Amino acid sequence: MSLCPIKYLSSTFFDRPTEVVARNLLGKMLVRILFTKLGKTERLSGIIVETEAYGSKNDPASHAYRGISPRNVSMFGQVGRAYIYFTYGNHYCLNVCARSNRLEAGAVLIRALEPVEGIGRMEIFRKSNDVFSLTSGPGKLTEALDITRRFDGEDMTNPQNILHIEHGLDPSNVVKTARIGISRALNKKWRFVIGGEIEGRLSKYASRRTYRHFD
DNA sequence: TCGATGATTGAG
DNA sequence: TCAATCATCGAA
Repeated sequence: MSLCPIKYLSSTFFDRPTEVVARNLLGKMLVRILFTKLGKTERLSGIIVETEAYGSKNDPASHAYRGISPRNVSMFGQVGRAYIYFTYGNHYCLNVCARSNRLEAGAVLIRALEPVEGIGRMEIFRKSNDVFSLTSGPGKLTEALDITRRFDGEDMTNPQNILHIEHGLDPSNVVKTARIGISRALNKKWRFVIGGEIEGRLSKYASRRTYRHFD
């Protein structure tokens, strides 16, 4: 008889400074449970290879900078829960609420995954067979895993839930840079990416457009 | 109510 | 490099 390993992340994992959580989320597994027509379940999953931290009043680039609103309530709620928003009229972005108890809001944007389970299903959702473009961006991975705002507020620490995070392997090599796609607070190095096989490179599954952005 | 903006993406 | 596309938010 073997002991069942603890797969989920406890909420204390997310109860730390947002940038620390962002760094430590690398290597973890994002899991989406899909229910098929025949009543069966299917797992879509991937290793988190790229994240960004967003704060509140301390961070002009954050959605929470100007306080609470209907869109960003999840950034002010319980840590470990999903904050999902719609942007550019096309895409959903997935975050996990995370902050030390000194801040009033915070979240970690999940920017890219290395696909693991359910790749065939992701290819259908994405209408693409290129494994390197399936989940290599925040808007791509939500499309690949069929994640929309209907999961906003989901408790991602509960492994029973449709959307949750499980333990994985800790990366040996992590690159830290400024965040992508923002115009303010460019001084903060709050983007974290798993390094590639070649020294000085990023994971092949990191967001493409930003492949060369690092210091 | 109105206009500007955006934590993006795919095509050219 | 650029347009698509629309929810959100602050200003009027």
